[in-house]
Formats: sequence, C-alpha cells, structure tokens
Amino acid sequence: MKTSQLLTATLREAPADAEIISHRLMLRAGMIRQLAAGIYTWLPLGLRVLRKVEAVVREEMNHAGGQEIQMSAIQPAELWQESGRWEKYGPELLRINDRHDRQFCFGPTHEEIITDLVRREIRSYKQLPINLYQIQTKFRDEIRPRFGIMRAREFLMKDAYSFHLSDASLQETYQQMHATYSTIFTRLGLNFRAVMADSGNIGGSQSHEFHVLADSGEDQIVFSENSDYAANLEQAEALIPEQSRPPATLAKEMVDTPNQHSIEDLCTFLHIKPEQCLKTLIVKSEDGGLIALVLRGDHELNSIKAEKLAGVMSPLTFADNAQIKPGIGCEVGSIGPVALTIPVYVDHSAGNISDFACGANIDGKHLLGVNWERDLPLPTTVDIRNVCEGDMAVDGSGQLSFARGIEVGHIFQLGTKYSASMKANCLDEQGKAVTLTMGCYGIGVSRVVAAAIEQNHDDKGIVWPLALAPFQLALIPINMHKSVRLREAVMAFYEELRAAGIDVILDDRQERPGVMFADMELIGIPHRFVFSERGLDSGEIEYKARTDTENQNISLATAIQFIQERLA
RNA sequence: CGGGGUGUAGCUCAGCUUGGUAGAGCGCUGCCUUCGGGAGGCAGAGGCCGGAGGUUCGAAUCCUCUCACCCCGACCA
Repeated sequence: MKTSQLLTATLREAPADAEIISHRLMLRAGMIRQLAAGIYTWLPLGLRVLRKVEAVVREEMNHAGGQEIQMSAIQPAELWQESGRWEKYGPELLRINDRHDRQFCFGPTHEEIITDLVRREIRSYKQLPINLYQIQTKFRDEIRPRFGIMRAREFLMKDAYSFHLSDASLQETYQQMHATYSTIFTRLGLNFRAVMADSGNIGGSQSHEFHVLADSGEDQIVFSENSDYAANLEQAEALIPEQSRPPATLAKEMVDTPNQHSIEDLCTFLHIKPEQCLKTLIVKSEDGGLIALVLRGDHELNSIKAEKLAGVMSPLTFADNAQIKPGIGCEVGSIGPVALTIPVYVDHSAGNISDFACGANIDGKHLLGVNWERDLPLPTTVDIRNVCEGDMAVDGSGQLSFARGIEVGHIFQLGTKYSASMKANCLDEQGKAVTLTMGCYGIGVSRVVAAAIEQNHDDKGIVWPLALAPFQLALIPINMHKSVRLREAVMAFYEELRAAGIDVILDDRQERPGVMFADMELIGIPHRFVFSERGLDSGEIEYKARTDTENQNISLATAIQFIQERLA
C-alpha cells in the first residue's frame, strides 16, 4: 500500500473531548471517527487492525473446534420474552418496531438466538458437544459510553456458545476455551491475566474474565504473587482472620464527637486508627426495612457481596437520613452496632477486633472501648468487604497484589439458565430428553484494539505489537520526488518487498522527512526502512524498529532477508 | 438517571462580561524558496457562531426553551 492511496487522516492535535490515550491516538492516527455518542466509523487504517484481531480470534476458535456462524443483529422480541430478559435487561436493550409494529431489538448478546437455533437443530446426543461462534456487531445502549471504542454502544464482539449433555462435558470445553483465550491474547502480544469473576447479568455459575493489564483499566484486579490465583476485586474472597480476637482491655465509654461524620474525621478527632473503628452502613432490605452492614473503618464495602446476603435489596441501595433517623434515632455518621434493633451483618474482620470505636446511635456521640460479646452480641460474621493489597490470598499462597485491567474477554458456565427457560433439550443414549447445558465465551474484538494501545504506546504514538499492526513495515524515501534515480530504486524495492509477502506501506507523499517519520511513528508501524540517495550510493538502507532508539545501516542486498527474519 | 461542563472554520481555541461588518494557530488549495525529525514567504478556499423562539434599530454576545457532545458515579466485551 502507498500512502497516496490510503485515506491518511493523521491529526497533530487530538479533539478536545478525547480523554484516554487510546482514544486520542486512534483519532490522531486516523483509525476511527465518531458518529454519535459511543458510535464510530472505522477508517481504513483502524479497520486493518480490527481485521487482524478478528483473524487471530477466528483462527484459534476454529483450531479449538469452534464453528463459525452468523446470527442476525436484529432479534425478535418473542425470544427475549421467552427467556424473561425482555423485561429484565432494561433500557440497555435497544428496542425497535418494524412497519407492522412488531417488536425487535438490536442484539446486545445472542443467547436467545443461539438457544433457539440449537433447540431446533440438535436432536441427539450424538451431535454434542457443539461450539458455535460468530464475530459480529453488538449494540448495548450504555448509560454512559466513554473512552472511544473502549466502551462504545456499538462494538464488535466474538461470541461463542457451547452446548453439552453433561456438566463434565461443559467443564471440558470451558477449560479448552480458557486455554484458547490465553493463546489468542498471547498471540496478539498482550500482557494479560485471567481472573475469576462475577457472572453478572449473563448468569450462570463459574466465570473468568481476561484482562489486559493497563493503568487506565476500569477494573481492579487482584492476584496472588505466588500462585495462579487472580480475581476481580468484586469477586475476590476475603479470608476469615486467623488469629483469634484479642481480649478486651478497655471499659466502654461514650464521648462527644460533634460534627465528626466520616471515619477519617473521627480518627483525627479522637486520635485513633481507622482499623480500631467500626463503620456501620445502612442499606434497604427487600421488604422496605433497614439492614446494617458493619465493616472495619479501614475497609470498603463490596456491594456485589453485600447484595447477595439474605434480605438485602438488590441492587444494593443505601438508606437515606429520612429513613434512618426515625428507624435508628440518629443520622448517618453516628451509627453503630450497639443495641441496634434492625438486622446486622458483620464482616469477618470487623468481628475480630476489640476495644473498638463506633457510633453511639445518638447524634454527635461515639462509643470507645466497645467489645463484642461483652457490650453486644456477635452474629455469625460474613464476607462483605473488598480485599486489600497485602491480604492473604484465599488459596493461602501469599499476599495479594492489585493491578488495573481492561476486560477483553469473559467466559461463563451458563448451565441450564437459557436452555431450561427456552426448552432446549435433546435425547440422550437412553432416549430420554435432557436439558442442554450451556457455556458462553466472549471477546471484545474492538475493545482489544483500544486495550492494545493503552498497553503499547509512547510519546510519539502507538507502538503496535506485530500481530496487530496495520502494516508490518514502513518504507520512507527521502526526497524521492527530486531524484528519478531514487524514485526508480524505491519503487523497485517496494515491489520486491511486496513480492516477498511483506505488508509494507510506502510513504510516497511529497512531504518532508520529518512529517513522514512523525506520521509513521504515530500510527505505530513496527519496522521502518529509510531509503535515500546517499544510501543508494553506498548500497545501504537504514533500519529502525519502532521500539529502537538508534538507526542501523544494513546492506540493501540483504534487506529483504533481514526484515523477513524480524517478521517471522 | 443524578452531579459537573462544552457547543464559533476540518482540528485546537479566542471573541460573549460592556450588543454594532466573524478572528488566530494548525490543517487544506496554488505559486516560489527550502529539503534527514511536524520548514518559510506570498496568494486563496473554507462559518446559518448547535437549533428554535424572544428582547432590540441591530444578537455569536442578553433572555427562554430545546438538541447534541464530553467528564464524574451505578453497568459491561
């Protein structure tokens, strides 16, 4: 490809509304343009990268025995009503009516469609297990799209669905998909981590997320330094403290704490440490009442864990002062577990401290020297907090570390969630109808592009891993337009490179060298040849990898072999 | 949906307070010079100042309503 034939659209300045680096660089490099909030046009350069991701994903899915299909983006409401998700999915589901006023939606995911297909086509256990996938545009009407294509409303996703007669068979395919995902992200040149995850909206039991590690990642992931253990923060289990609770040494007393509401304020005011305090959060219960959640002052509530507790309203909803004041007798900021009349859940760590401080349930007053089982009963403790850096991993292998991640893949064991409600079954060896067991496996193909940039860039622009680069090699001639001799040599060399199967972009624009260097670095081409008249005289060409700091001269005669070795 | 913000040239932004012929830099077109790290000069093209109402002799500027987009939170590949 020659730049003169490519819609190059590099920008020196990024549009002001682009915040994160991948979004800015994708705009500046001319990969994408925004059409509406969370909706983008892919320009030739961007599409090339997207296709590279697709190709790797497709190859590995096929290799793992997946069969590619293509389902419709537009889906009839009936199937969603059948699974119960027409109501449940909420406003994120983009609903549309056709001219006959029949209801449809633009598919955010395809469990209903695939289950419908499979229940029609699969009759016998002999056809199982089966793994069907597609690479297709999805639409989710996100409350807040952001970060360019990272969280777009319309995006490209690879979604695979497997069907099984038994749970053992599902386990097998699940493990295989886990391995396949690792291969895919490794081939794409990404630094990633598979973590245990909450299964969220899609439902099901076991689930792993694949995260590309990047500081700008939206997810907090947690991993053990000494084992494979890794989990999403919302899922990471906190261990029950090993040491038993220290004995009580202080007498309970009440102190005035006027206008001290936050744990931080309180600790400064009373000269105590947050880990010696309890914080008591009041949430709504399923029946409209109140429930108290008690945590150590230095710990954070994990809302995913909390809303799974019996009686707690889901989604987790904090009570406001209007409800708390009449129910408890004081406002937020002075609440404590002593003599509370509402149900109380106590976190494991909160139940393991002695001589603690907490709210007195009287405005402007706190209690000091409070002890479980002396001043108040200790209920069975539960895990409702986020783990902290340095906590012991749940597998006992060592301390936990934190990292930021971008979720690019997610695999689920769905079980019979959809197959049961949609009556997808087939006959087993005994001729008995069995409800199919399902797994599903997603990769955010377009998101991978943004994630790769987040992880691979410098102050000059994108630094593509070879597998993702829109071109493998940039060929930059110096002042070609002033020298017929050079022009002919460059063109001949360019044709030779192409004949050798190298994906090369020749910058044949009549630009000054600085402009060409800057553009090729911005769009992140991994390898670069600079061809000049002076090199022509000496029979040499200049080579520089995108990640190199220095040029090196190599013989023109062996240049093709040289680059082929680097592309292998 | 709650909170905050922005809409003026392709991009980045001034102008608005105090109403009076729409601006700069970059980019784009042409010519000349320059030519190994985003060159210089000259000449150009390009705007319903997001939209609709209103106030006024006169509105980018003041008022009202609307639409779009961005940022922070809950959601997710």
